[in-house]
Amino acid sequence: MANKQLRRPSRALTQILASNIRSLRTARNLSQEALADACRLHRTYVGSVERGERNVTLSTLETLARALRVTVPDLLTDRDA
Amino acid sequence: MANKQLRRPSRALTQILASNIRSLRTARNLSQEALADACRLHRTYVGSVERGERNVTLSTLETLARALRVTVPDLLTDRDA
DNA sequence: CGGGCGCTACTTATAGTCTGTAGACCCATA
DNA sequence: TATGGGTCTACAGACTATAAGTAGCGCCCG
Repeated sequence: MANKQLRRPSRALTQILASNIRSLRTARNLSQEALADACRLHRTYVGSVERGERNVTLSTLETLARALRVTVPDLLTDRDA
Repeated sequence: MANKQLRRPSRALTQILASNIRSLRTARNLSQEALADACRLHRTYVGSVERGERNVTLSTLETLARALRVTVPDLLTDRDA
């Protein structure tokens, strides 16, 4: 088992998260920086999450959900489907 | 404000995750080790997740959800409510 | 000019791996 | 009484891979 596989979430899932965050944020007229402050995260970090580049942890999901006033499952649910 | 707060998910959320995983796993007659193998995670690690001790990442949520044949939002949704 | 965002590079904190010990519980055979 | 073998789980460290978090540059656009 030399297989030290890199674990990444599927593109589908990160994209759902990314677009949900972005649409909820803009719907609340927040800049990335304002959202970052509300979460006590860094602006470049939320930017990268919105670009779907991150494998976030549960705690980050929770703080983002709280700042956007939705639940964690909401944040991960595709609204188109 | 030297407030370098430790980031942990809320107890409520980890408990929901923990009990969902445990009940789904036992409903499928899997041991922790069998579930871990199915996810390519370590047995001690899924044990600690089931005890609500972990701040899992999105990729881990996804592999667990896949192995248990539910969606990620399902895994994080309280079924009592 | 100034606000907002993409992106790179970087350090620090922690998610996740792995080995090992121990206890609870089940069945046997005696 | 046991005792031995099997399965399952909790827990303790120590290690490795990667998420969290920061600084700084460039671009766009009003």
